[in-house]
Amino acid sequence: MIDPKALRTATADVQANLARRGFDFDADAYLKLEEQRKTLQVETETLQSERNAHAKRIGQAKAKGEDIEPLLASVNTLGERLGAAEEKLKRVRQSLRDLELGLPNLLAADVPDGASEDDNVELRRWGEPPAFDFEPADHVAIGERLGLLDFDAAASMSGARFTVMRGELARLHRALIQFMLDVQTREHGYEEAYVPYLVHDTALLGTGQLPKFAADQFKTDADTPLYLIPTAEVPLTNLARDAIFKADELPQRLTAHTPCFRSEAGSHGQDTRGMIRQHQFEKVELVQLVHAEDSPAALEELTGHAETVLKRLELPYRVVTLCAGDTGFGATKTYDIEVWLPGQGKYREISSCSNYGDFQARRLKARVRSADTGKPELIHTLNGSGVAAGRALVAVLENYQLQDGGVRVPDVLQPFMGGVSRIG
RNA sequence: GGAGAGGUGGCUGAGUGGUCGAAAGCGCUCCCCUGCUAAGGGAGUAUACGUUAAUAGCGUAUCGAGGGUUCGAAUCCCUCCCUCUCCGCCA
Repeated sequence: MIDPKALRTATADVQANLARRGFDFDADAYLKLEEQRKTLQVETETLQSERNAHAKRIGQAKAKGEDIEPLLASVNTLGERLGAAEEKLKRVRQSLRDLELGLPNLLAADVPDGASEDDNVELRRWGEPPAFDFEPADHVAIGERLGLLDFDAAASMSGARFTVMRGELARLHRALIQFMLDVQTREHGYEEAYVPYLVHDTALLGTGQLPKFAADQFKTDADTPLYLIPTAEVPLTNLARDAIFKADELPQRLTAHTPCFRSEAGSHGQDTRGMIRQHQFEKVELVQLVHAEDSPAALEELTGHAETVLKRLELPYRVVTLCAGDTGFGATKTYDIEVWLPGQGKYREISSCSNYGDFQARRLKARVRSADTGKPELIHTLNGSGVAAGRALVAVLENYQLQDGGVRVPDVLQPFMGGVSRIG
């Protein structure tokens, strides 16, 4: 959520900022509701104060054994008036909250203008796309040729957007995950966590997937439904829920390997071939909980942590700054890392690293006690993929493919593969 | 799944309808005393919102969450979430 104070006092600025995303914030409707809220709150609190005073007087009278009938008579309409005021206030508050939960985050000042991914700005490139003296195949052809990637089997048991990996390919996938976790925990100071894959709606509300993106989530059919996590960002960031950290407990760096589940509603027809867009995929996630003033630097750092993985794997990539229109709902600023895929002849997203500012922290009540004032202040949260394992596997297959149909195993993965240096 | 107990402030733990945002202890902060250390004395110590120049006052809310009863609820009733004990089942 955006700071309600900012919504109230800097309404025009908020409106202009959100307009950069192409989001139309109805400021008049908001301010009107806010005005009602104020009036009703004062009215309600006055009546509550009156009720409390009466109740106290009755209590004192009763203690002294005095007759309380006249006092009871004096409050007989108060309860009704208070109830009505409270009811109205509750409704207005709910409307305000609904409105606030639907607002995307304010963009950082240095986010470039633009409407779609075509306007994203390339920041840097690393590595050279490999030159093949044959026509490079895509990962689907490579995997099926090896007999280790089976989309048909997956489709027969689960439908579209699932896959089955077998043998050395499944092992390579696991090796990627182990390698990434080792890099992030041993070299970058992240603490590894094992977390639930099913969470309450409140957890998704805290990180911003709900209420707006309910259609993207898988949900169990129970009396109190649970949601399959779309990313480990959800359980990891929820570790900060209701916390008031001591100043020296930040920053916190957390990582977890989890499966991720996405319904991919609204992406019919996109990336239907292969493993690029699946209902289920594995990812190593990076989350940082930091002091507010440190978050811009932390974003640069976290992005670098994801890049390290690709450098070690010797996979060519580029980093782009997402433009205003392409930046996600809760982010103030996002860098996408795109890896080179020879089979497609283009760079494709393999990691998305975002600074959420206080957007999630406000929903989660994640705070830190200020060293200066001693008062609790909202922390800033960041997250990024470090990196997506399924897509990393695709990148390895396509960049390391050999003319004979085999695939070379990247040097850094061989220790995780029992020394195996090629598949097929 | 069955039976029972319980969720109170940073922690332990009192409080079964009235002046309770909440005893007491621990911890923490500040001050005093003590020639070090240890011990002792005093004061303070939740969060959010509203009002405000104010992180001063004052008001409101919060004792797992949401409803209800009542002039008045931490305390009574209902629903849900969670924890613990015993039994069953189970990787």
